[in-house]
Amino acid sequence: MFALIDCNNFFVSCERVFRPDLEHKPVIVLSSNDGCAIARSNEAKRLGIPMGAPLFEIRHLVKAYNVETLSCNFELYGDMSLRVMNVLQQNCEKVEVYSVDEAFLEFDDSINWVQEGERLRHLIFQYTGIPSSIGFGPTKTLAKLANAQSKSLGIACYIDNTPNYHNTLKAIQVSKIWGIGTNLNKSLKQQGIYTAYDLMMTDPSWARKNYSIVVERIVRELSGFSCMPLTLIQESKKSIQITRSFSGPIKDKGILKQAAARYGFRLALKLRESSQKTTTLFVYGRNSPFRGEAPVFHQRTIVLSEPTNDTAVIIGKAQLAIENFFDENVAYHKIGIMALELRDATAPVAKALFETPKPFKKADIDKVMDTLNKRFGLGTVRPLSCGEGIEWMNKRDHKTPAYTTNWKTLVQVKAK
DNA sequence: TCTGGGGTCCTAGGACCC
DNA sequence: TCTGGGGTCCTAGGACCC
Repeated sequence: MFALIDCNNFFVSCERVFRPDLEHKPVIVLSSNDGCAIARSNEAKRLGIPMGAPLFEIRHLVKAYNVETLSCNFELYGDMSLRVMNVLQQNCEKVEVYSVDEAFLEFDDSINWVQEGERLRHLIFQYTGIPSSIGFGPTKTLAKLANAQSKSLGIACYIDNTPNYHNTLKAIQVSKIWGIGTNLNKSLKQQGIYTAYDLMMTDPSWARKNYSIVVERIVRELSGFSCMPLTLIQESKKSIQITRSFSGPIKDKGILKQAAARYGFRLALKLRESSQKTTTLFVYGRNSPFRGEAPVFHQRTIVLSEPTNDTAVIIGKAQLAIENFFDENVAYHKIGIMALELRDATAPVAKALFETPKPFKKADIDKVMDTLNKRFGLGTVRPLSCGEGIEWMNKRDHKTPAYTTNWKTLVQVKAK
């Protein structure tokens, strides 16, 4: 039996752990630049604030109902996520961490899995303060659907493939199924497939022929035949990227290069944190898709002579790419750096044939920098090219402190 | 005025091999 | 008139997820 455990309104719940005053109030967490609502409390959902709504479009609701708006604090959410997953891993044998706020579990049919799931849910709340929901099913797809039911009913739910449950599937829109997005939904509707039940009743080979193996799997999973096993071992990442929109249009090459340095700095750090190196960088810059300008997408792919996670190398290449594609007539709205072709940092590599040996070991600089930044906060020591100015940077007017990961902003408790 | 960031997987088609 | 068959690898683009 599979289960999907999912934290409720995760980002909002993380904030509430440290701000109990936000309980029972409409709260939204905003995306970078305080742009869109990316998490909503139930109260905010009830006000009709849709997922991803731009803040300027919902200002009237925010004002009228006194909605608490918070800038995103991914440092906090990442740390809370680790804590939640730790609770699961310490109390359940088979856990697949699926996303920042979700995990698939697998239970032996011989045990009382409803009871066990409830116990885990309770433990998560006890140890982290985060509320969650759980759904069970004989396949991951059905467990996902059961979880959605659980969210709306507030109790553990389970869906199997007995005829009794056909009515449940008949009440579920095909777009609510895991793996059916906007395009497939539209296309399936044209074929007269509106509900999860309709899709379950189609012929898997028809699904394969007309769509893909992905849809075929969904069809089979809906009818109770498991096609997606639990992945217990987390594979290392295949790509890592840092991309950000600016708080306004940028036409200054110097600023773009400064941004590239900052993103490169973070990218190299991420690579080192995951013990990986990259051999291919992809750097791009684009204008805003919302200002009626013709779309511009400038890009450069840089193949490195040997795998690296060296800050200086990555920043250098990223800035070179900017230098190469920069066009003074373009109002850049976003740039991004992606590391592709990742490999294990400890794997032996042949030295590049035409590269001159480096005079000293730069890796040591990164090591010292990482140690200092870990102790005193990210950015305490950073390359000069990252600059000081923050005027071009992303807007975050309502950011909450990193309560759990920064000594300077630890939560304060007063004892009477 | 103001519209996120970070990932994965699959497929079709082209280029190439013997 | 009639011109093979069976592969692999790579890439761009599309679709999806949270």
